Amino acid sequence: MNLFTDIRALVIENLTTMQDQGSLPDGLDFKNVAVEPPRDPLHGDMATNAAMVLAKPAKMKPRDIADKLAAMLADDPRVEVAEVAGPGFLNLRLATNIWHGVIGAALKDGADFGRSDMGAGKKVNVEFVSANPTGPLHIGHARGAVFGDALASLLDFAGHTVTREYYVNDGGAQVDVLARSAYERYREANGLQPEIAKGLYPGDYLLPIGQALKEKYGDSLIDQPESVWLDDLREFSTEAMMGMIREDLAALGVEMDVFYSEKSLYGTGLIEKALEELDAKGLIYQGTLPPPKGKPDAGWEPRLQTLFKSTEHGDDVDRPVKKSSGGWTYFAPDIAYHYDKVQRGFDLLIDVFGADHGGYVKRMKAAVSALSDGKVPLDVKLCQLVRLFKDGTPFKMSKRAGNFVTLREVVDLVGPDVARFVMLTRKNDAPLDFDLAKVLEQSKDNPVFYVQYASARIHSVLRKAVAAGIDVDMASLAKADLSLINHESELSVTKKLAEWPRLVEIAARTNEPHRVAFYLYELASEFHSLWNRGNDLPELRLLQEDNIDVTQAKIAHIVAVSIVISAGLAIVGVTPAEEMR
RNA sequence: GGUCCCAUAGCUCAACUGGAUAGAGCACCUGCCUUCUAAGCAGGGGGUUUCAGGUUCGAGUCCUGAUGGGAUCACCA
Repeated sequence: MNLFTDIRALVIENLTTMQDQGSLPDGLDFKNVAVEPPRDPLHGDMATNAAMVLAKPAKMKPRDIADKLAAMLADDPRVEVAEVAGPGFLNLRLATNIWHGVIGAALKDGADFGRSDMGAGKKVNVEFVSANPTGPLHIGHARGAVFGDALASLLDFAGHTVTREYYVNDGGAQVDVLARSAYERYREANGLQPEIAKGLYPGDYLLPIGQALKEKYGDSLIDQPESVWLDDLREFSTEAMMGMIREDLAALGVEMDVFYSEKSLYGTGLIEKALEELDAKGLIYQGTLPPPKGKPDAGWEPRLQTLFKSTEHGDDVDRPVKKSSGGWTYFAPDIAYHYDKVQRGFDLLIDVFGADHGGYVKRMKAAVSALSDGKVPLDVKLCQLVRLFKDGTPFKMSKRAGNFVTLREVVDLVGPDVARFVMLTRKNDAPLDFDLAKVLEQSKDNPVFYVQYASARIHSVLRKAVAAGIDVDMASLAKADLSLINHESELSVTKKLAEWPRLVEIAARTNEPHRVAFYLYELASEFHSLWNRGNDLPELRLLQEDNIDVTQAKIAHIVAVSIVISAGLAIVGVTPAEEMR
């Protein structure tokens, strides 16, 4: 149930009736009619802009439309008061039993409360992380991982069919470099001095690989030319790296549905096929690119290349798909990969990139647009970088990777729940400061704690209630007399609960899972506020030992809160706390 | 120089894809523990939403330009 869409439907219904009665002209577009919670609670529970939006096309005064509409809305039993305010807003105050219905719905639907069919089962592919298989994941990847995973969960909750996918860049030059780096560690394992030349990967995470290679090959590869061992070592170390990456992701609680190998695109004709597809649309040609504008042209020389006319689909310049040496550029298999996604029948593609790949967005969108004839949208979400701190000072060193902090280190330090929640305390396109000390702090400036504390308090009450012999099982709570929930402070919490289904849809429509984390903070705040009002007003305390009925109603109420917190945390990927330690 | 992202309270950030008097937290003041966890709550001060124009009933939000910060910039992935 989504109260806001229900009431919006009511508004539209009445507008249509007005048209039938001739008090509103026909042929109006109601698409911009919105029903929203007003910023200021004094304005009521909901507000609609219908009169203002329609005034101009209807050639009427907003006031006239609003007055009429208000009178009609007030006839509905759900609406207690409808009044015109400001320039033509229509403020609605809903009957109290509407809110009781929200509590009832939450209890009945449980974890599914707020689930939406907005997505109508559309197939969505969320590609995220997609880090090169040349080393462990770092903290920046962690953000992309959490963002992508939470977005996938969110879209699922909003009625989409979601595939979580990781594109493995195992086909380019960087995996050769990995193989060479591993070879040096292999030599080292055999008692030789490794020569980590410039350009090789220096991180000591390759030490175990060297050891494993020794166990596999003994000393048979020592002093052999690269041509002998390169293929084998590339295969071996890429697999080892992917194993490590999977473990890193698992530590964060991220599970991919598909690992899609770049290498698997070669030799299958898929790249050729994708480019033929573009060629058939007249988007492939031999040509030379103009020199970069304004940039000092140090070694610029014109080159004849195979180009994709990405400018036809919104890019700034056309992009090479083939090197002059004849091999594919990185872009070519990526085109094929996205072509494959389109072929697999996805209705929507989402790519989660680090902000340093921002320059890649336009050409990727151009490719998808061209390959799907504009039918499959690609939304690219960029995650800004993460800056690590400890007690306010920058935190840098890593034992294993040399110059970056690994995802694993952070997860080991703060735990997956904290790591995940913190990653969503900023919009994806805002930089994120991650303070390893502050995120573990148990105080209200730490949103992770604050939300968990609300959950823990609810469970604490449940334990006390059980100890007092009160039935708190769902069957008993379902029978509770919710009309006993009528204090302003209580209804304030309930109204926040009523926003949950709406928030899910907004967050899913904008592909912004951080909204869930912010909502949870607000809900927790409402709950803490109610809790503390019990200090002044004993009748607001949740356990009323002399009145079982009231107590059960109040417990039913906060269990509804707990249900929404759990549902929200499930999207974020965090386990709700039952007690704080 | 081109492109993309960003600019909101002293600080860190929200703001419902255009709504009413722009909201939280930190910090600063003032209150609240014989109480289901005070790890919290209530209240107060604090703003020309970087600047200049434009679009309209209405702009932090959309458009143009400027300024400042970040990312990126031909056969690297």
